[in-house]
Amino acid sequence: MPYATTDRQPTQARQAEIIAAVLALSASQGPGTITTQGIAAAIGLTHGALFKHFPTKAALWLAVIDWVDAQLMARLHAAADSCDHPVAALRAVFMAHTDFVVAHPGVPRFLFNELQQPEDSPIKHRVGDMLGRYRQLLQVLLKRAAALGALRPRLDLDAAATLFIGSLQGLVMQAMLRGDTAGMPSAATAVFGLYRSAIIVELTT
Amino acid sequence: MPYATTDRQPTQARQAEIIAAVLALSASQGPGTITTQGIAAAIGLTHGALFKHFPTKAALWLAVIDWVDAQLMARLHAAADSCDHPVAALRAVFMAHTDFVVAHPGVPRFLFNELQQPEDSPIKHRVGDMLGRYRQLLQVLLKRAAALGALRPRLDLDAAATLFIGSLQGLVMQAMLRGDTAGMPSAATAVFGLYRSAIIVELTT
DNA sequence: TAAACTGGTAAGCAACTACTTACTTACCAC
DNA sequence: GTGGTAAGTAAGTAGTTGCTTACCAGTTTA
Repeated sequence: MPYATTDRQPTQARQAEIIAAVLALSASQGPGTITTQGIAAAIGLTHGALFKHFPTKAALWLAVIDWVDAQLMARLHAAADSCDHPVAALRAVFMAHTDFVVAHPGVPRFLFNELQQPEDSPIKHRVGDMLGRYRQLLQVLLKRAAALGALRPRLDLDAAATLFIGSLQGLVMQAMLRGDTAGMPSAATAVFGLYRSAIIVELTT
Repeated sequence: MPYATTDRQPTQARQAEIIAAVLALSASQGPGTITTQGIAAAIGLTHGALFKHFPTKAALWLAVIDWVDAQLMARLHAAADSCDHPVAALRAVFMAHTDFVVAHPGVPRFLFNELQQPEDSPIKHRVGDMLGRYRQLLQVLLKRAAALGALRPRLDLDAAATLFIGSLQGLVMQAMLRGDTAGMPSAATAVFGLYRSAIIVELTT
């Protein structure tokens, strides 16, 4: 159901529409199989008109990454800032990430696809950059928790960040296999509970 | 090879060679960008000769999955059987998986690529099947550990399996970002240590 | 020894790809 | 109104894709 905006739209609005169409197509077909003609058809536009708004397909791909970067990181930082205790903040970030994937199922597919390219393309570099800033956010929260004495002594913070992102990936992969993201939030709650057990110091109750 | 080269091989040997070439190409370029012509060139064969051994590209892709399935699952089961204590067996499986990825870096790229396709292709089904058997193996080990009283009470075994596979995925993704799998085993050791903390019951030492 | 089979080559096909071109139309400042 | 420009169309380009065809040589089999 491509909403046919038969209207003539300013470039900025069209660019946003095109980016949204790419992510929508990423959810319903492999991102590697998306064609410029398919994108144009999805928004009821001519193939040639696409190139009035993006010079090349690569430029469009980069714009998609930029949109994801801005949106996702904003939500993660907002989640982190919404909790005083760093361990609660970690949980909030975990769930915010989950919610974002549920709302935009095409995003992880798109990112995975770009990470797979072994060449050092600018797109892959951009994705790696975003992941680096993600790890940085986690490190800050982990260090703050360690300062409170909430974490196990001699906890490997690098490994803790890897496990955090890896658990999310595991959840995403399960959702991709099942074909829908319906059960993701509840599964995420259980998995974060386990993650929490891995990093915090136990209180003998 | 302008001369009459007698590198004429029986189909079975060629099939194995072709499968190996696909996985090698998966490591050095995106699996989605692999072409039948590229495969033929990689093993010094004509494009048309490929189709003497596989009727279609899809059939070849399926054969690659079958090879991965047989190889990986055999190693995981061997690792699981090499340890008496189930928690030690889990560690052995974790490291065996890591070693397999280091030995065959194209494999995770290939599998991810197939999982991304949202259509219910037979290939995706095959991958999902393998992952199901993987989870089953983990469940057996986890239940055995629980029977020994080695695990936390009321541990969510489903979440524990998800976290196990997810941690491996996180390690793989990091290696894909860096472009090589050199540091994977040591990182895997650290991450499994964290995972172990998440599931076992603590001994107050 | 002839026939059949098997694994190989070289060339080509139809379909599809990203992108371009030549031209048309809506919009907006003056 | 009018003219410059931004956004749209329709048709085409060159290159690539998976796969096929026609032909050939060595080995096995009847």
